[in-house]
Amino acid sequence: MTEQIYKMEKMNAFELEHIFECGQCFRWNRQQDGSYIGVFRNNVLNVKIDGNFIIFQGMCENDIEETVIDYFDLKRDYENIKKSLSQIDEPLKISIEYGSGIRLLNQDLWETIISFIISANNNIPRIKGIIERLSKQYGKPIKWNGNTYYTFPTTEELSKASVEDLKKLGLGFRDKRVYETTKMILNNDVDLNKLSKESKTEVIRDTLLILPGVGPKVADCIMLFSTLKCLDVFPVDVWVRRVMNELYFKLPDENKLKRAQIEKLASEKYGNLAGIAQQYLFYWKREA
DNA sequence: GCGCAGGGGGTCG
DNA sequence: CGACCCCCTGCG
Repeated sequence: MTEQIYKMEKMNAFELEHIFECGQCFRWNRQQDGSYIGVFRNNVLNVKIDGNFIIFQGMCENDIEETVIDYFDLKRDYENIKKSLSQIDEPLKISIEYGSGIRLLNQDLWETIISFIISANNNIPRIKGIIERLSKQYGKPIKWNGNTYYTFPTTEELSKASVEDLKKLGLGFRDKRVYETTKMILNNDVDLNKLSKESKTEVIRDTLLILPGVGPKVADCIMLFSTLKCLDVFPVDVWVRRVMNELYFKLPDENKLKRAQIEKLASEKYGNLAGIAQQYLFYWKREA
C-alpha cells in the first residue's frame, strides 16, 4: 500500500464540517488546518478543501479516485435532491440551506452496525473513544505521516474479544450486545452479504432487528449511513422528535409524539428521500 | 483546580 | 416504563 493523492473540482454539496459533523460517522477528526483525517475500510485519508478543489491524500489500498467516489457517494446528484426537498415546505428549505454541504457516506455495513449499537444512550465523545480503543486493540495498524492509525476490526478480529475484554474498553452495558451480535454475524445467523442484496426496506429492517442492541432507531441509522443506503428510512431520535414536534405539531416538548406518528408523517411529506431530509433537520436543530 | 451531579444519537425485559 | 455502564460536561 502506498500513499496516493487525488484532486478534484469542488462540487456544490460537499462541506467537510457538514459531512463529518452531521452524526453519521465517528472516525473522522478535524485537524488544525480545518482538514479532516479518517480511517475507513483499509484506508487512512486526509480530506482538505483548497480554494475550488477538494484534495484527498493518504494511504489507500485500491485506486484512490474510485475509492472516494464510492465512499463519498460522489455520483449522487444532491443538487437535484435538494431542489426537490426544498419545495416541500419552508422549514425543510431553511434546514437545507443550513446544511447544504451534507452528503451521506457509504460506510462499511459491519462497522456501521457495531458503531451504532455502541451509540445507544451514549454521547459522541465517548462513542468515538470506544471505537478508537476497539480499533487499536483488534484492528490492523496503518502507518502514515509518522502516525499509526488502526482499521476497524473485521468480524473475525472482533470475535477474539470476550465480554470482559469489551467491558474493559469501556463499552458498559453494551458489551454483551456487541459480543452477541458479533457472534451471530460470524456464524451467519444474520448474513450480511445476503442482506446487502436485499432491496425491500422492511425486510432489511426486520433482519437487522434480530441483532441484540439493534432497535428501531439504530436499525434506521445502519440502513441510512452504510452501503445499504435506504434513503426512505427516517431515524427518530430525541433531536428529530424535538424538531418534528416543533415544526408540524406545535406541541410542548414534554408532550412526546409516538415514533410511528413521526415516521408516518415523514413518509407522507418526504417520501423516498425521508432519510436525507432527516439529516438536514437533525443537523440544523442540533447545531443551531 | 477539584469534586460531584446530571444526562447522553436507545434497547431490553 | 424503569434500569442500564461510564464518561463527559457544567457548575459550585
